[in-house]
Amino acid sequence: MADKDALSMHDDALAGRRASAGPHVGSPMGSGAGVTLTDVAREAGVGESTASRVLRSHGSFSSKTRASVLEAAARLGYVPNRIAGTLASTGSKLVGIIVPSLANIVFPDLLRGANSVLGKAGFQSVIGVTDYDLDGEEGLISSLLSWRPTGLLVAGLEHTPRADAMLRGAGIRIVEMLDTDGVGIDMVVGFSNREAGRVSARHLLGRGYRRIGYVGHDLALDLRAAKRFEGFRAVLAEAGLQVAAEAIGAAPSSIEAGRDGLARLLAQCPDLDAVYFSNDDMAIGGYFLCLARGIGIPGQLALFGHNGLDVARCAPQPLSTIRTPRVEVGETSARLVSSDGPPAVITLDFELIEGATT
Amino acid sequence: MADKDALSMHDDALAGRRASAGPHVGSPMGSGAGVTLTDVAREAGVGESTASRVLRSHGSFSSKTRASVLEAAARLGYVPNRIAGTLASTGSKLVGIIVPSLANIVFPDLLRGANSVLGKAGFQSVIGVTDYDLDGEEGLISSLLSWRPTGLLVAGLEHTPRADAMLRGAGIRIVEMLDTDGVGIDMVVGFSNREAGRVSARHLLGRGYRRIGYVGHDLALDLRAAKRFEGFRAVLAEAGLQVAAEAIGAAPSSIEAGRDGLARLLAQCPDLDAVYFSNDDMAIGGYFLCLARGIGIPGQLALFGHNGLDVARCAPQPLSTIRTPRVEVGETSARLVSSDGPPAVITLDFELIEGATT
DNA sequence: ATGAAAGCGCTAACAC
DNA sequence: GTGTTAGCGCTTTCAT
Repeated sequence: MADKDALSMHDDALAGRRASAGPHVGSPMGSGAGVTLTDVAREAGVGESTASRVLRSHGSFSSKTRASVLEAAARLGYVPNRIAGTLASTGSKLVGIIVPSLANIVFPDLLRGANSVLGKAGFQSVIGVTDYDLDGEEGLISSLLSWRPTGLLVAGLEHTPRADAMLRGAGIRIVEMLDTDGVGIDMVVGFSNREAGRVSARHLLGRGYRRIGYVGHDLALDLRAAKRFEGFRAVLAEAGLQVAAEAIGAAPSSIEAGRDGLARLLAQCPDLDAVYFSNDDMAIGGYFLCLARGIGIPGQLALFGHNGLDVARCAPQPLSTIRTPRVEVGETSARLVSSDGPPAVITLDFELIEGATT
Repeated sequence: MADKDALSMHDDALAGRRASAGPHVGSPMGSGAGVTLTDVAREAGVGESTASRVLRSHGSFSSKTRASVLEAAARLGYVPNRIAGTLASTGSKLVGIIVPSLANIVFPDLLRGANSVLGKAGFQSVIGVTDYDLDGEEGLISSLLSWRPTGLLVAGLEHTPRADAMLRGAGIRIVEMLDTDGVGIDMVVGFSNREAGRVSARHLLGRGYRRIGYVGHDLALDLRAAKRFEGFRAVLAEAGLQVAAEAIGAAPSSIEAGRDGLARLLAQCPDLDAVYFSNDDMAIGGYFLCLARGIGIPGQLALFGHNGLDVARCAPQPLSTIRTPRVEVGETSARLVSSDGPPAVITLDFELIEGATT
């Protein structure tokens, strides 16, 4: 890692850019920062608590005081200090959100749903990315908890024992997302990945496919993908079948991994009639391979994914897949942070999309 | 707001699920929460300040005290309260990140780069999503500032006057990302979108294309896409040309919008030889349309995008596009929050990818 | 090496 | 309707 911090002054070419920018004040006294409620109160000629009430529109005050406080605050460029506010009161208006990755659009979708609901309710999202590492998750949990969030949303049901203990002991609403195949801590919002795998298998069998392969990514890390595959195999087994061949990569899912995985799978077992992919990214990669090789879909080879991404829906042949309610899971989870009531499991439906690839 | 802590026991339906989960303790006394430094100090038989030093490995203390404090903290399940810590000291170890959207993978990429660097440096990311609304951005800025972050990363150079004033007055490091075409406030990390548009145009012209169309999305909101288009047209103009036809949608970019946009464009002007898209999502949509209609690429129609997404790189015919250093911008920006020194502009290179679609 | 004490900026009783 | 006061839990001089 080179010294990226060795930033020298901008060159002449930039001088112009900044002509209108005025002098940069680097000290923490720029303007608003440093102005406290006390300053505002003094400026407005009222007591601190009155100023506080006005600024939070809480309690009573004359419209006259209201005006002067607001005016003083504006004139001084007052920016409330929520750190102090939180310490003095309760509930930080901060919500922690932990996801395994940001590289797969599934999690930004989840975040988007959650953040949009949270924002409207006056919460700020503090995010943590585990990189599919449960120990990393443990660290993030403890770190996020130290900000005394109102609630914590975390993807998945599996945690280290210590993480589990911290979540249970936190005394705040915990929402585990995207998976209902297991035991939750407090609230659980998602769907059964195992069932999604089952549905996928039934669909393929229903269409008459029998020599079915699997292309997956690092199942040791992506537990939900593993559960889907498990459900998938279970249904095949019930039909007296098994997966004819599988190509499981060690990397996270990606289009490239799907393409390469299918290539390996076909090299190893050319006479498959269908392939189940660990998710849509992988499946799109497989689809691209077929396109490139002129493999007929679904005649020569059927493809089935999971998630229902836009790219899969818009392809020349829409991918057969399962649309998962990612945004909705985020939204629902966000709503739950300020709910009371006992622990519960909320199952959101996924939807089988019969595309053109099966 | 109801009492969130009033979590009563789970109902019967859940009893099974929770058999191994033990009783759920909902009060803020679950374990760690509620335990203060004072408790730890007392338990360890030392003063508060000593306990504080040990817990932060700062200052001096005997290894004996160290052991007992650590042990007490562990026994009590102590979770430090960073809210209090921040108030007492300075610098919140919080960094605000504001992006216009999470629906386009570009921004999760940016977040990913930033968050990964920030995490390693002990910072937490607090995110804000503007939905491409500058007024929304203004609100988010003020909201994020109230958490007294160490720095604020924000995508784009354009802000409302009030937002601009808040950023300037915040007294913290501000990093504006992904755009260098304009005047920055403090640090600017990105590249010139205008230049990217120019380079794109030169590439197309260099390949001999002359009847060039444009398919774009809501340029009024996506200012960087507008700047690219501006640079693109400028180069065409220098060559005595102009965009032969354009289809500009009112929605955010998406694969679907690109597909539909190209369809409209071709309906309106069938004899184009190349199309410039506002970004890769749009271009992939166009690519899919060509595939579906059997339009030969690049013979019949050439396609050019922007961003260098995975999906574009892995397509049967890799898309000709410009790879933008999104993750790197995030990483670099994150490094800057804890840097000192004068304002500067850091330009990260984008890269022309000569794919198979031109 | 360790403890006592004074806040950080705000909210929340509680008086007036 | 408004001001006074006592903390929230921690860090930080400053003594010792």
